[in-house]
Amino acid sequence: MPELPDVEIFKRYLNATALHKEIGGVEVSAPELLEGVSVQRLRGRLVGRRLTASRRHGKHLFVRVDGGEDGWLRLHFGMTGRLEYSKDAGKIPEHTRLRLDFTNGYHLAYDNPRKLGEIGWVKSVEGFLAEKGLGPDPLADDLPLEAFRRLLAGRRGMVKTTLMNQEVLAGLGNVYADEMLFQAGVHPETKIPHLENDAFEGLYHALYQVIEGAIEAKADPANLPDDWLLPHRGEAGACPRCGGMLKNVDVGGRTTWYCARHQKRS
DNA sequence: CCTATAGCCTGACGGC
DNA sequence: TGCCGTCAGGCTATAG
Repeated sequence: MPELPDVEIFKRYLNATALHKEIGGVEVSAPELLEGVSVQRLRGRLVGRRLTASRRHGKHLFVRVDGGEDGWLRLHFGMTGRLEYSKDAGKIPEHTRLRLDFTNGYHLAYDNPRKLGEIGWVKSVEGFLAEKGLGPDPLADDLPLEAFRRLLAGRRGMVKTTLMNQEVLAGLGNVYADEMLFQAGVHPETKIPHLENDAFEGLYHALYQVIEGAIEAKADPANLPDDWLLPHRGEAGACPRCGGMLKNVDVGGRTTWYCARHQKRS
């Protein structure tokens, strides 16, 4: 699930619930998700400390931990990760892989049934981004149209694959890449060099339309406008904009939905 | 640089 | 009901 808008919602949720509370205990029930940090070290960094701030870059959430050796807890949600803050022990999700127990009796659970995700510890967010070679984040970074154009310029691959490449642009996943292409009227298999000049502008506007709209809808598909593609994905029904038949095709190994009538290959 | 493929994990769903 | 294949909003390693 979690792409940029989803992780942004997780971030706001965490900010509204779990900040500035003392951590009394840490439970790691899936140590295989730890990346570059041991259970002991993670516990040592967290217990007795507080979460004080958060940052998001692409699909990564960084949570600031102050006191002792300062650093950031890094969470990546894979396909099925999410956060849950609760007091009632019965509300702790079944597949919680990391749990912070606050001294106020509440718990912050990192739930992730499929275990495709990562829990890490970084001293510097910038250092991590550089090490991973992540591209700019359309919200966290300043990304004017010309900069967006430069990101794609010189690439030869398919537009959808390129937009999902986290080293080009951080944050888009399968669903919102489809949505963006749908709204821009661009066929997902269009090669970057074949894009018309004004297509870059259309993609740029669609990018912000989609991520801002999705965040406004709390990244909940049920809240999205009916004229978006997302509520119709998988139905193989009619395009809500032009009435064309929705089709699906495999692009870069991912199921891709698009409208065959108004997203013409060029 | 680009593409295709397989693999990592687990749960939900549909067909038989 | 049970079994089995397929699929899933992510990412990496590998080979060509």
